[in-house]
Amino acid sequence: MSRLPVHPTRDQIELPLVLDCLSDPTRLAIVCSLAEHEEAATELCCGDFYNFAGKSNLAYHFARLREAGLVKTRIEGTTRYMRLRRDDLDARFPGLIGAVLQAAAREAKGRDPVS
Amino acid sequence: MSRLPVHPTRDQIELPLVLDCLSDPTRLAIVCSLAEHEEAATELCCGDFYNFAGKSNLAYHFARLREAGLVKTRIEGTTRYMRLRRDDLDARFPGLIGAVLQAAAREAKGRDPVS
DNA sequence: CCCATTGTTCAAAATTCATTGAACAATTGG
DNA sequence: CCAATTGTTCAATGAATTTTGAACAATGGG
Repeated sequence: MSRLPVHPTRDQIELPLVLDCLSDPTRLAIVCSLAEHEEAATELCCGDFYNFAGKSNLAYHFARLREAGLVKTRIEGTTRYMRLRRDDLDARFPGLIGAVLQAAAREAKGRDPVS
Repeated sequence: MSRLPVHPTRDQIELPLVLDCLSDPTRLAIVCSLAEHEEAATELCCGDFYNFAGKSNLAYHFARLREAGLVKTRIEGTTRYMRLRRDDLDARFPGLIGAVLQAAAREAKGRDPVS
């Protein structure tokens, strides 16, 4: 693709941007998915989220996630693999991302009539 | 004043609203101040935040904080005392508000309306 | 009762955000 | 080289947020 994506360094990550990213349902869902697959060691690319939103809308959300420092993009060929920058986030804001993920899981559970 | 403010119950508090509230710098500063004065057992009213924003803008932000379940308003005479709903937040989203407050403290914004 | 204090409410303006489709760029495979 | 795949970028649109000032309401003191 055009230019390689720019990521903030660990100490350039700013709290309001992070929280703003997480306050959007689409982006929160993306982050949750990335967190789940982080353990499974499977990498996710943009195309894996086409059921979340349209293609160009996804690019917009991923750009915001990248610029906020939540997500790291690795380019391989024409696909871009995303991963949660959990270590950087934990170092900068200890416990924050974990608490958000846990809260999101709890809310999803409360809305799920099956579980 | 007109009508008494409406607050969501503990289990009506929703994560995206909470995060959206906290992602705004003005509201985050308000929440941080409330958290600090929570230990000091001093109550804060709207007027204590006049250096954060204009009067009617503050009313807007406080309304959002109330509706999101972050803040409880107690009316006494013509003044309204605000306090952080920390117990409810901790019960609903364990560790979340603490992590956010710690993260915000790290970003050192030192705007205390009282001290 | 009068009036200052404390905040809310309303409407308007300014700003920002999310979403869409079309065009574009880069890489891979045949 | 040609075509398909994968995403980005751009412009436009509509929606939601933030901000401001003026008017309003409720309380308490003199």
